[in-house]
Amino acid sequence: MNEHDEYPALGMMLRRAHGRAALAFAEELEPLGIENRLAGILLQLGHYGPQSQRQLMVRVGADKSAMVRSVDELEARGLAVRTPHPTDRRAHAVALTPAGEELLTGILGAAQRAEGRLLTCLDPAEQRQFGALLERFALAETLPCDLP
Amino acid sequence: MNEHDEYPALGMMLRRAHGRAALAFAEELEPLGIENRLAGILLQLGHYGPQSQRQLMVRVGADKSAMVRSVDELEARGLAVRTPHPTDRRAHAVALTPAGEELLTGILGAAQRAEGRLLTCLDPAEQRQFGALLERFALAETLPCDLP
DNA sequence: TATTGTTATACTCTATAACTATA
DNA sequence: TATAGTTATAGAGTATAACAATA
Repeated sequence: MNEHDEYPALGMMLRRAHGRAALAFAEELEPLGIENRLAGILLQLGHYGPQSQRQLMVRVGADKSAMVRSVDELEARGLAVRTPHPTDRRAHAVALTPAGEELLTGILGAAQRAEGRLLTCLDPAEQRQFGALLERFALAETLPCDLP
Repeated sequence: MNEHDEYPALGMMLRRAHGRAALAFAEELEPLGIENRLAGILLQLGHYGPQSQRQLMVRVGADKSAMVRSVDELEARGLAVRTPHPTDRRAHAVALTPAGEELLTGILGAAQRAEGRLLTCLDPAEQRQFGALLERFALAETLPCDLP
């Protein structure tokens, strides 16, 4: 047993890091009655505006059928609507409803609180470094699509 | 909308980063016929030696019943065995078999190749920074147990 | 022919609770 | 009383393929 040797740990650390973050977000979102998965979609809609399910799917990293169910749920809760896509009649433009916009402000606050809690283990300079390196790492494979 | 503003992205980036890493590891492990979940346990057994299912569970971040099933699978494949725990008759000491030891060397190689591929987007100094910050972030909540 | 979205299905993971045997 | 492990079960998430409408 090599108690103090290095060993491959990148995958495990990412797994733990993601689990820790998912838990913190879920805790902050819980009073709002919304789950991480749907909140992530609302954040994308708020940031990039109305967009097709395919765009949402790529940005969020889900697959087609999962996105169908998620948008179904958002519609059922009155948080988003499928409107006709302006240029492609196959596609929908998913858009926030007023209720969705309102909830989004709460989600933004919850997300910032969660990030704040998660990052207290790093000082401000380290937080910026970590965020920058993580983003480059996460997006290293170029997105399979023409998205910003 | 706010195309170039910052928005809460830590959770999504961790999700994508983990997904990207899990895929790379799975690809490297595929020729060995072993999945990420079981390979992670074998790595722990190789690094820390025989240990109880509870210790494995905490280190890997799974729960009790999931660990039972994973150890069942490792035993069924002849890669690990449950032996009597030296000091606690309730517990098992899970240990690698010779076949498990042999597979482990392959897993170590596969894991290093996966890490190498994943980290090419960062230069060597950044790789060290990222690894160090990620480890602090991932382990920020103190482990619920007396583990190294 | 390829793409967007939908539906159905199955599989994996996770979470939970009840149970045993030991501590 | 609490802990290590087991079992069973239900739920969430994910992956897959077949299909319709449109490009």
